[in-house]
Amino acid sequence: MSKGPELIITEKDNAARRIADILSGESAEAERVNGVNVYKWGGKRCIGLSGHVVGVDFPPEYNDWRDVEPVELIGAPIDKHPTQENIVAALRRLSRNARRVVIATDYDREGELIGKEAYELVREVNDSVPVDRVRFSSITDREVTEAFENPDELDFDLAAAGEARQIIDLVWGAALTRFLSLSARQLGDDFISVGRVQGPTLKLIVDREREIDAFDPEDYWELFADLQKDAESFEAQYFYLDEDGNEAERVWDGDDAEKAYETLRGAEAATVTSVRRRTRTDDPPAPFNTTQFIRAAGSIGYSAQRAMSIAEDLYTAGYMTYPRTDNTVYPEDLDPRELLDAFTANRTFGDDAQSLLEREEIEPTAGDNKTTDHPPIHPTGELPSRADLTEDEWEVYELVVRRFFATVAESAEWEHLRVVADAAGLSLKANGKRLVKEGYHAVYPYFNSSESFVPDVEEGEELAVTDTEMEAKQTQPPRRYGQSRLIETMEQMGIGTKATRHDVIQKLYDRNYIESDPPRPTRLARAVVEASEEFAELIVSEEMTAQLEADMQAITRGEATLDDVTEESREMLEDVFEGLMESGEEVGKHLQKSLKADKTVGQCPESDHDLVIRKSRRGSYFIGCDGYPDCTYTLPLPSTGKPLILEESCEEHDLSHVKMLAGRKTFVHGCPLCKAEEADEEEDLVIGACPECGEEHGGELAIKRLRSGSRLVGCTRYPDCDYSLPLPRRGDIEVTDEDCEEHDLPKIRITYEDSDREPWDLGCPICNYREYQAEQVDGSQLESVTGIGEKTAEKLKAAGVEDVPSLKEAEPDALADLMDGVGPDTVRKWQTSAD
DNA sequence: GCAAGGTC
Repeated sequence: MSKGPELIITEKDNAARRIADILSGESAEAERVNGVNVYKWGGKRCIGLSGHVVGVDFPPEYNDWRDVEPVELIGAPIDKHPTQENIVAALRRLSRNARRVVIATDYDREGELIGKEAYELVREVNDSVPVDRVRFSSITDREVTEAFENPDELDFDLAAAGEARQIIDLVWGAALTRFLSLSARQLGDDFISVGRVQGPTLKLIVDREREIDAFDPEDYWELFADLQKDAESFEAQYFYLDEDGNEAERVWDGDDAEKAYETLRGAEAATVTSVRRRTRTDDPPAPFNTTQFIRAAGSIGYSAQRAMSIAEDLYTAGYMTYPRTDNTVYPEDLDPRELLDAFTANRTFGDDAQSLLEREEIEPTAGDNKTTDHPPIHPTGELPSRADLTEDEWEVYELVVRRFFATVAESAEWEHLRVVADAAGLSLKANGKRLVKEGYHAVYPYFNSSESFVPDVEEGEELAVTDTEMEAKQTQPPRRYGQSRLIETMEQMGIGTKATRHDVIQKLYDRNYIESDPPRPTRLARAVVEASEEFAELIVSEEMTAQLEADMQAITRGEATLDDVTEESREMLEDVFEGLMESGEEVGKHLQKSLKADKTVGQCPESDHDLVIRKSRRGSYFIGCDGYPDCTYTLPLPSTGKPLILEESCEEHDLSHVKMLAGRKTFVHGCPLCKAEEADEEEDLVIGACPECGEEHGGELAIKRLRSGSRLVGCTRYPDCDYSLPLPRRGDIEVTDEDCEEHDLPKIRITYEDSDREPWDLGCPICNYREYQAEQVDGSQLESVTGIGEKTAEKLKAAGVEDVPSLKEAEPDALADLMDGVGPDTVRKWQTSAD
């Protein structure tokens, strides 16, 4: 019998550390095995995986898209191979002589599969060690201790359900993706993908766009009157009873509206015919799960992707709980008073926490999803100081704290007052609401709690009509899905998971299927959905997931096997391919046409081809003639952002306007030909002699605008003399009267006409460039490397790496070993990007 | 180089 350690395996490092702390009574110590954290105490070791450390894929001989027919993938074998080599190696090393192994991965289906993958890795090197499974839904003293006192066995059926999903997703996704990409000859980075989750999500967006396109607006009118009691005036709206006896405000006939308005205008007073008061309780919201968190963060301006990334950072830093959860019910272990106590001394939250603690009984709200995965998102008792966080991080942190506050706060109360009055036979109504008890709104200001005023009036009272108005309106098409609405809808449809839904949306952006925010589908997206609807309907239908869920349930219950389910699915895909292969050429043409339409700006003014958006080898965008190389006509595009073709076009040149998408710096470029002509008209402005060739050849320095839109100070003898100085990309350049004594050049000032940014006195362009270069020597600073921020730089310094040169010299594995949460690959990435 | 699912 081996005397080796007992090995505990968790799904992630963070969980490993916390479980080790609980089980060891905080005595566990961290050591590094193969660059992976291992927590050690007594005869025990605890290691965290990084989710799936093995992946499924086809064998390498199926890698070449052109050599293998997509249909062949349906029956191709599927391998499992390590994707996190260092973790797998560490796991093998530790399990070789383990006396017992305990799988402590997350308590959900995917966690069971990850546990089974770990189990198989253990078995490869140790065929006799006993392997147990523990399950707990939150990492608290009580739950963890209890789980380890009552170990269970791995549920192989549940894991097999997860494996079936892996296989089906791979086979359908890979075969169809390759088919569509090959048919449209899109083989580079711009392949055309479909999948069980991205398919229906994309169809959701495309369907909404179809509704918008098909929408036929209808005219209607609404009538309003200002009523006055004493000095208080309020607005009331005209309504009538429709055929069904329901109240209606919209008047659909113009003549009717005009007639009613005539009457209303003639009325001098209105008599109150009914007054109704009622109080409504407004209960505080449920705890955050991922979807609701993303939604709330969205309402304060964060994209789903950004919100999750900040949440991830706050979680890793220990300030809030795990951000990926379906659960909206706090675990019993959570003591709201204790958690509130942690906030009482805080400058921002102290008063609110104190006032909440004054409640006699604290009963947190609960949502509808009680799951075993993780607790709802809430702050931990460990508080950051405001200076520890960036502004965005703080804003998101505050949201999470305040949501927790709201869930333990009192209900609010509203008083609604509805008044109906009669003016010359026309009915008018006004709805007022007053917040009579602030309740949770006092600690959670993210919901709208604005009041609308209607004075206290009584039945029979006469009110003066002080003003009347008729508004002509039109019915509006349905609104596009925003990112958070999309994620909510995906959740309702049962597609994707809490951890992947935001990634799926990002993927649609990456594939050029959607653009802008709220996302709009491209022509390509429409074509992909159309082709799928015709030949592979299941891949754009939520039914595929519903069916898969049912099959997985069956496997979990032991009523079906993995083979049954995957075999049936493969047969269905075979059928799909029969239809698809017959029409491959047609599908390809349709996709290609859409791809081209997404890029076309208009007609080339010098040939009868189209002008399309192209990307240069260096990665910058420009507009070029599709007839290249016969026609070499080009137009420049700004170098910041990704071009988006707008619907509106230039009246003079009949070219589409272009918008440059660059996050917050997004701007409309307009007609590319107009822009190019403007740039050509600007004459180079001479500001002095060229220091390089001025004396000898009379070269002069001038402010020049390049066709790319960038500006510089350059020699007029270019290209014979290439002396140049850079100028900032943004802002208007102003040449001042003041001269630089040293270089005899005028000082330059940059002004920002379209923003409130303060002007920037750049000064003499030569002095400015010298200063700039002096700063650049500090490219030796670690922070100048992409991926290294302030905190990482500190960690690197602690590991003995002071600057970029020493980072480049470092041995990746050795350095990774010295740094928490940094792998050798990351170090290599830094090294290459430092070049 | 394909998917979706973990995690960073």
